Amino acid sequence: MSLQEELHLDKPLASVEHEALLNLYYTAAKLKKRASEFFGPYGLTDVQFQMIMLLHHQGGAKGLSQARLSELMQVNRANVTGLVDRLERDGLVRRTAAEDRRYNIIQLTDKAHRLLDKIEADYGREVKKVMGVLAKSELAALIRACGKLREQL
Amino acid sequence: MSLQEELHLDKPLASVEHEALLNLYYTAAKLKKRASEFFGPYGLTDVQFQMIMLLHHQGGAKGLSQARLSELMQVNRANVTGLVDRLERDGLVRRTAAEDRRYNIIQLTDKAHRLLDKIEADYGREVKKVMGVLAKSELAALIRACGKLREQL
DNA sequence: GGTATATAGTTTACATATAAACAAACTTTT
DNA sequence: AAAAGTTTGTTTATATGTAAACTATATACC
Repeated sequence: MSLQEELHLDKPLASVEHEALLNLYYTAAKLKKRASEFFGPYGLTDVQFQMIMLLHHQGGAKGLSQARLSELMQVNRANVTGLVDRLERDGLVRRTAAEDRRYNIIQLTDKAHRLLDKIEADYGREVKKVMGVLAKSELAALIRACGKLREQL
Repeated sequence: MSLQEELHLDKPLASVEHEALLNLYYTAAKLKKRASEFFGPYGLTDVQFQMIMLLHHQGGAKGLSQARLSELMQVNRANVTGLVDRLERDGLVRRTAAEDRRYNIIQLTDKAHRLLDKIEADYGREVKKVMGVLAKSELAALIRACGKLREQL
């Protein structure tokens, strides 16, 4: 369904370009809400899960610095401080000082590993269920288009 | 460029479906940041501009209720309260009581109309510049794909 | 060695987002 | 008409996001 129908807009959108932009926005927002519903029962937010995933798959046993997390999540350093604060409060990550004492090393706790084991397979199925309405060729086209857009931003 | 390269990920992503999902997220986030930079010099946030646009094009002279704005922006009613508060503080919208006294009628002020006149053409050009890296067929495919995704969420 | 510069993380102030509980006003049911 | 239910907007608590100013530490350069 078009956004115009979905939102019951009086007027059509100004251009195909604008329509595509708004489609990206609204769809990403709706996916994010679905993710919130999915992670809620596990006591996590979607962003917290993202950080845990990154620490597991990109950090391994060594962990990641907050600066690297900031880069991986494409968010402000200040934001990472708060995100790590809350995960630490909930006993899911540990902050330790690195040799270079400007850095914090962030590592997952056993509790986080156990939680991830419980969620990850289910998450993979959920992603395939949601994104599976698109054919492989459509998924590839979507990835290509998003890549092109990001490249010139 | 692929997300894996862009973020210098150690490992490839778990599935094409996951890759497509993350592409949507990261691209929408990056577009939002570009929008912030664009609107900053006008003293607006991207969300404030979106609300003003909706009030102008969908509300006309009559204005819109907060409930309708909530539906149009696909955000919580509580969030609309704050958004309208800040626009009202900045003299860009007016709250008036409707006949049905549960409703607030939100209308643009002259100041908002003047501001919109200054921004809108420039905004249209910016959107075409950014989204213009995609061919019309790619834009259409993107819109179709996003529509399909939203339909089953 | 000492100064300048860069980098990492934190703090503050603010905007945007949600859920849940609430009050006020309307509608439906009986 | 009274009770029950629905809708609208607000408040509160909390999470996530930014920019700017700050501290601490490390590196580069003279």
